[in-house]
Amino acid sequence: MSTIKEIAEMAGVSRSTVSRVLNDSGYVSEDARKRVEKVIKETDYMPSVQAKSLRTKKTKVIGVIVPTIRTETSSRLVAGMDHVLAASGYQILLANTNQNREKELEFLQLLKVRQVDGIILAATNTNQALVDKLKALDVPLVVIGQEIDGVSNVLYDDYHAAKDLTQLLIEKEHKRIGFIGVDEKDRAVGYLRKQAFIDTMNQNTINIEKNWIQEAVFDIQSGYRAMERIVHDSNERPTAIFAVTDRLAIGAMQYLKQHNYQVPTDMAIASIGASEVSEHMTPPLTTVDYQNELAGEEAAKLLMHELINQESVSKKVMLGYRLLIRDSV
Amino acid sequence: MSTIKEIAEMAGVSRSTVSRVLNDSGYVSEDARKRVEKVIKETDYMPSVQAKSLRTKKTKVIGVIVPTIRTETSSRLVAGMDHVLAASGYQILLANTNQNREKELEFLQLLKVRQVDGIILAATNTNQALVDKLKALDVPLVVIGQEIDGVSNVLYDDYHAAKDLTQLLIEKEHKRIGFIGVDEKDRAVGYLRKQAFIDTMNQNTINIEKNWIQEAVFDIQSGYRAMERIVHDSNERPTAIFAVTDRLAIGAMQYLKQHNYQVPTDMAIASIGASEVSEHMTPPLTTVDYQNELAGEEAAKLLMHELINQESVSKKVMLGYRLLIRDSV
DNA sequence: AAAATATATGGTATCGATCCCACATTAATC
DNA sequence: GATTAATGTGGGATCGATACCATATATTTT
Repeated sequence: MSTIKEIAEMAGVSRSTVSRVLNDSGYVSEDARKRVEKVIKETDYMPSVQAKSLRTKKTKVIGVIVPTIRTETSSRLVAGMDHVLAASGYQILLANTNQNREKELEFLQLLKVRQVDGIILAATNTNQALVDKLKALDVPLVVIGQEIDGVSNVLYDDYHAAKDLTQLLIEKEHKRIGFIGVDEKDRAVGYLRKQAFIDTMNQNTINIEKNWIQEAVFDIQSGYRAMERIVHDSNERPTAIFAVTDRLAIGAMQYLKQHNYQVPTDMAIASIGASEVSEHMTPPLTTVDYQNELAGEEAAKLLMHELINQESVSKKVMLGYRLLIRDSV
Repeated sequence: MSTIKEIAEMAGVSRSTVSRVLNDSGYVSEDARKRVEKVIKETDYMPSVQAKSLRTKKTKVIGVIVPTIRTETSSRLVAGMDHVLAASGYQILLANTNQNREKELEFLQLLKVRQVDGIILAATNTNQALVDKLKALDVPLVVIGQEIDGVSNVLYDDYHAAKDLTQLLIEKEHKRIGFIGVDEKDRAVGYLRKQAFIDTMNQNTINIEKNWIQEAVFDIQSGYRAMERIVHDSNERPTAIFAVTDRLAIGAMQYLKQHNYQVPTDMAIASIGASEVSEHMTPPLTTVDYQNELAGEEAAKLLMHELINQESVSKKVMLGYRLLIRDSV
């Protein structure tokens, strides 16, 4: 791999001139430019990004922190970001926390040390340690999925989406509705969605049966077991289930089928996520499309905007959502 | 952010000594080491990775090129790699080609320029331009999913997996079997799986009906339409379908359900992929588990091995597979 | 006690770019 | 035609680390 010095010598100019050609900056005569470009083409020269970064403090790399890379939600998010970032010549340096909150902090530090030009964090919690770290970081930053004051956010409208979905079940004449949620430390998915469910039930003066409210973790098996508990833990059964993610709903449906409950006649089911297969289940699953890919794009756009304009006012983007009413309700 | 020079001054030693402490190299007195470590802790000093990389030519970054980040296959692969790489302090720089073959070449170049310590390529083809580029690259490299001479490979046993699956359908007394494949330019998924199907059919002297062999692309919709063509394009119907990926099978199943064919009584269906939902379909899908996560891990291990031992002999790892026989056949 | 070796430390060059300033030449303005 | 401004080019310093060599002292070996 050749260096700028060699290119300069071959083209009979100084390194400065080559640098000017490379960056299209300052004055360069047409003649010199052509000679330099010719040599660059002939030698397949590509400037060292390390040297460049050391000098300019820019890396053209964006750090992306996700709680997992296995799920559709995450991969769509990343795909959306990549779509926007690649267009501006940025690449993604991936950091996977495996749902480990400690690691969120570690990676924030690591990415900063790696001099990424910006960070996008798909957050799973809003605890104080995280908030403090984010504010101290001094790197352009966008957080997806959790509202944190003082930093830019791309937010899903968890509360209203969950409310609409609950309302839908109620409008379908359901009076006995179960709920499969997750840890409330996850404010968006755990707390807000549950709160919306509770509020909507209360506003419609519908009783909430405690045994029908179950907490699970983020996988299909866990949804299966939550459904099992709902069926076993009380004498009566609900006629509808609200699961906070598609995977939980899929697990729940699987349990129901195996135990000869008909969906939706014996039990209706609805969830949030709009996973690709939700449409291809039997029956197709009623769900909310959060358009994760769009969320990733929005986050990336926000970040690009901050990078270009150097501004550090934090912005909030509240994303829309679409109710996909299908045969499971 | 402070520099090594400042740390040296604060600790009353030279930059060289600080560097020795940081890298645990050469001779450092206990006394000096302690003073330096104290200052490092107090100032939260972290050495600039750019400067270090510029000097050492090492980045602790591995470039990963994938054809998409949306699918389960890819995200599992990446998850597996991350698992192994993170353990050795490497991070993943992601490059998504969006199924664009040109971009594979571009990204290989870009990653090299970015001085990644190694590259893992989840390849979708084996054309000459790619092979040439790979050989010219001079960066430790592992290719997943396609066999390319002279470079290290982690391979799925596409041929035998497809053979076993075809054989399974035959053993279930099927004599009329359709096939939904993809472009044969993808040697592994397109060509080998099809060839195994054809060979197995021939070996069992079962006639192959041309209209029942359809080519699709990698999504659910495409599987749906391929199934539609199979049903429409001839007077007779097959009694079983082999789809080369789960998503194609899911699409096919959806078509069958909508048109009141019972799976597996009217039409059996089997595929390759072992996607998470395959287990939760109605009926559960018979498929082959390639253990993509393991593949990612193997590829990363192979790469780590090359990096440590500096050796450049190319190795081949042929992965096992598991037939998951479920109710769809 | 001298020679050889191990331990400890610092200084300078270097990696490969960009930035800034000095200087030369050409063009524009009065 | 003199002054100012625009254009073009090169050289040295710099980013922040490591590599290598020189030198000083402590410890072993003969």
